[in-house]
Amino acid sequence: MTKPTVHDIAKHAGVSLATVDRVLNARPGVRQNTIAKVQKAVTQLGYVRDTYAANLSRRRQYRFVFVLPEGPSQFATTIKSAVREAAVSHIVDRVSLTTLEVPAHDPHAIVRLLQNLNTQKPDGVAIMAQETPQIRDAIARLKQDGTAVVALVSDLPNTSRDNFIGIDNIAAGRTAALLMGRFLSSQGEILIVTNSMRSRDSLERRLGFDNVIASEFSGLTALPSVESFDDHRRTANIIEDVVASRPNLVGVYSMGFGTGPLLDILRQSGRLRDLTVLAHELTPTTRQALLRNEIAAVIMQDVGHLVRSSMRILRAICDDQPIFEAQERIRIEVVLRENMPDA
Amino acid sequence: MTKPTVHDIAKHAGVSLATVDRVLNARPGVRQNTIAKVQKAVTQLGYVRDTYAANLSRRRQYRFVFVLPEGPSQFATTIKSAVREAAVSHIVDRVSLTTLEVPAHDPHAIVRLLQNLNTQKPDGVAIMAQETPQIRDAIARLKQDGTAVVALVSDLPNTSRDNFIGIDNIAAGRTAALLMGRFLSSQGEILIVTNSMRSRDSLERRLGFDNVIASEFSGLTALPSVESFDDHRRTANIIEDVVASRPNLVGVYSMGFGTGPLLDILRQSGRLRDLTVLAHELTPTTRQALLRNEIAAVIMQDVGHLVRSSMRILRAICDDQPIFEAQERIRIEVVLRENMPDA
DNA sequence: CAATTTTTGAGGAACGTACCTCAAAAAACA
DNA sequence: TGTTTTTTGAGGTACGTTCCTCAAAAATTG
Repeated sequence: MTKPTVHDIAKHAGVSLATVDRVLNARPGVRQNTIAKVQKAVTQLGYVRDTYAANLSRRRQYRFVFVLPEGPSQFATTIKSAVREAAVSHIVDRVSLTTLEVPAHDPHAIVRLLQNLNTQKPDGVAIMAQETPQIRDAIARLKQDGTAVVALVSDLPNTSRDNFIGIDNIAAGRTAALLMGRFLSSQGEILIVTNSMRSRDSLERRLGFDNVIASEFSGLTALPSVESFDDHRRTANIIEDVVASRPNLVGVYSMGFGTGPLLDILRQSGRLRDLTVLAHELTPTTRQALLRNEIAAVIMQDVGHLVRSSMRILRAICDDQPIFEAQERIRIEVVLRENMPDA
Repeated sequence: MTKPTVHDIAKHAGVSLATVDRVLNARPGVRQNTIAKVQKAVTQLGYVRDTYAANLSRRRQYRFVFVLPEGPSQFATTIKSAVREAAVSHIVDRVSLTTLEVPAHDPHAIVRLLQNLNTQKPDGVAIMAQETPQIRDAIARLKQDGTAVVALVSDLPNTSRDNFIGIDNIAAGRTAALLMGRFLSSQGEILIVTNSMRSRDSLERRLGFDNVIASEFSGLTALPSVESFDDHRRTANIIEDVVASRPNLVGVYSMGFGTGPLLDILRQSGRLRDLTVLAHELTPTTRQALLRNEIAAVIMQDVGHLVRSSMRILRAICDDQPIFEAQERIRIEVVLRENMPDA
């Protein structure tokens, strides 16, 4: 009734421990026939390798690197601190974590950095970046060197990344639209703001949002996206214009970073109280705004979960073990003032 | 730079391995002085015990028992299957799980069962039950025998349970009210249905709900709770009465189990489409209803997380190790048609 | 001071796995 | 057939910890 060990399968298969070991670790010099015998014993006894004992024996250390956008974005900061937290508390066993920050909009810098990474051969890399041809190449090279690669937050679907860890942004946009539509019984226009529509996340969110608004809330009109490009002054002007010229504005959807400045502008316009505002990601700013009823809801992904998931998935890829999907699925969370997780 | 081991602290403290071991495992026969020396070395080197190696050495096996209400409740069924799933996939290491089902409303049966448990001395028990004096006693006895005890889903605050794993139900009620208020711009009455107000969860949810409705949505009136007591016929009559006699009914809040029958009744009354319905827990029924736009939103807790958390927390208690709160906090999740996790 | 008790050290075996070496057995070749 | 090559077995050491024994050293007692 106790869990079978390598000794048990050796006995059961009628071979020596050394042979079992050779088969289990795919070492050469074993006849097909014997391999089959061992594998049969493994399945018959339901043997599962004790990875902790194995890692103990081979002194395994997983070296993982998180590549994150540098700069003052509150969301990225949250991720960085989650990585730090994961690094000190040893929730995930035998991993050493490094964080590297790269200029968000300089694909060459990212590539250079990934090249450097290549030389130190980490076991796994989690990358949060926009997809460009250069990045595709760099990831391909990492993979060739046997490094596990996962895309974080933003998927890199046309690369050889092993996995994507984040939410379905089309569904997130649809969720925002559904909330917006249900909160606003009246007719009117919706302002949509993001940092840049060149980012895949914003595109997908917009897609999902429009889809639901168009098909279910005919009274509402989603205005063209306003892109801030991190330029507050310029953005302020545009938004002030929109607010002034559109008396029928009833909602605002902030799809990307920069909800703080946006709220400032709206506050100054004096219209904030009459608008239903939805934003992404729970940050100190959006948290405050929720508490003040300035934002109706925030759509978020649990950043701690994101990071822990990355680590577990990277490790699973390294050991090529199965991923426990149910545990790793990142949820699209809807946060209202009353179900806000504490900081 | 590599992680210190017992050997390192032995060397650093100038004592033998045996002494270090005695100190670390609180075995007797060591002078205060030497204990201090070892502890100093531990903190200086930042030693953390490798629990996997330790468990390997002492062949530790954690035997945990889940005590769950028997019967056809969809929510309890979901938990049971989550436990089963956790038991087969060895996400949490070295634990063997057993599930015991007890009649939900027979405190004596639960107590008898817990007594029996006592004799086999499991390492930890997770209990989902209502608090009664008998249960208080039974839990006290378990604790006395050194068993770790956590309350699942429903807290047992006046017992000696080590921990509660579930959501804050007052906050859940408040969240429901906030959603209801925002979805309903009109005035009207809200029907509130639950299985039994004797359950602490329902009481707390109602409390939170009323609180927010009263203070923020003066146009809305929450009607007295209708208790179904698992008696569909009787409940159908009451609800039909309410629906017929209250033309101003605009919303329904299903606080506990039995959303399926409730929806049937409302469907038959022909009023379902005009009502904003909120319910708890994502089950096949509520999932269907969300897809059909019959339910506006579901408030849920991630059952898989609940179970995995229980296991991790029970283990942490057994080893008296710290609990990583950020990972274990159960979220109050708001699920709309568009952000529904797949089954 | 010796006798007793307490504390400490040295060493080994074990947990389940990995990985190494060397020799023996079996299979394939000539 | 003998020779070469491939496959297998036996045994050991290690990982970091626990837990055991036995003897030696130190502290405490009379």
